[in-house]
Amino acid sequence: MRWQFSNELPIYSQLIEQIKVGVVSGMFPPGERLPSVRDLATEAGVNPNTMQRAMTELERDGLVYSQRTAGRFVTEDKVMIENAKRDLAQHHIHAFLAAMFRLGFQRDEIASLLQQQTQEEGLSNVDSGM
Amino acid sequence: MRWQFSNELPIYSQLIEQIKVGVVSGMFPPGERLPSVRDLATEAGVNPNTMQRAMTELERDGLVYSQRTAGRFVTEDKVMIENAKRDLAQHHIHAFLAAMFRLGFQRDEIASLLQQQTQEEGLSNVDSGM
DNA sequence: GTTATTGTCTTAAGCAATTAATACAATAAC
DNA sequence: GTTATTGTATTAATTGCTTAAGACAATAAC
Repeated sequence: MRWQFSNELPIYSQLIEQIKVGVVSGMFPPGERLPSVRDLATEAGVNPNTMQRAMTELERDGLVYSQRTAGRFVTEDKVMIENAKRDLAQHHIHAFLAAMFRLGFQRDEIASLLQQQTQEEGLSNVDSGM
Repeated sequence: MRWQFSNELPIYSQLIEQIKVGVVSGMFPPGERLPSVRDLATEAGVNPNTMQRAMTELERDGLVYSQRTAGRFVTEDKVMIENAKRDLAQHHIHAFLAAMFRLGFQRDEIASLLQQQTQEEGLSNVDSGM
């Protein structure tokens, strides 16, 4: 997994985001065991507590669960994962449209801008950079 | 102007964002005089230094300029404003698409989701809430 | 020319959140 | 039963943001 952080948001919340994306995108399949908090922390280059904090919140959401000393696992509930994916998408869509409206764009302008961009972006569909 | 802040980002950077949107959306027309730093700060409910910090950065970008004691003004350079608007839009578009691709959506799925959403959102075009 | 307004700068203090260090608890593995 | 691994909890240090108070400089307004 490729970890990268900006300094615009707390690291722990960026961890939450990235792990969540990993789950809903299928990079971490349902039921799969995650590396230990310590290993993940080392891999991501953060303090174990920071990773732990992210995990705690993901657990609250139900996307992962921990088994005392056996480790931590992705939920097997595929519906929940689908819902999480849908919610994330909805959030992005809504925020995006709101931002564009605030800038003064109309619906049709947004659509045409998007079409241009998707065409350019089209070839590198898999690795979207960012 | 309606000021509102989340606790996800520093207030000063939210100020920058909101003022910038005010300029590129035409709420603050080119050449218009802005209220004084002290007044804006009072209006937004922040410390004058925080508002000053935002203004300093906006000035670096060139969107506003200050005239010693006469006050601070929106740039008259309409091209610059247009460019800023285009850049903001590009940024939102790129970030949005990248996020959706990361979630595992394909181009056509994104398009159809967006169309659904714009139809729902359509009626309240002006005040996009958020 | 005096005054009030405005932008600017400096210093410091307070506060909240994040990160770090370390210790503890439970249990799987052997 | 011992050990190593894991999740968890506690406490402390650090960091950055915000606010505060105040002074200075320039000039528009009168």
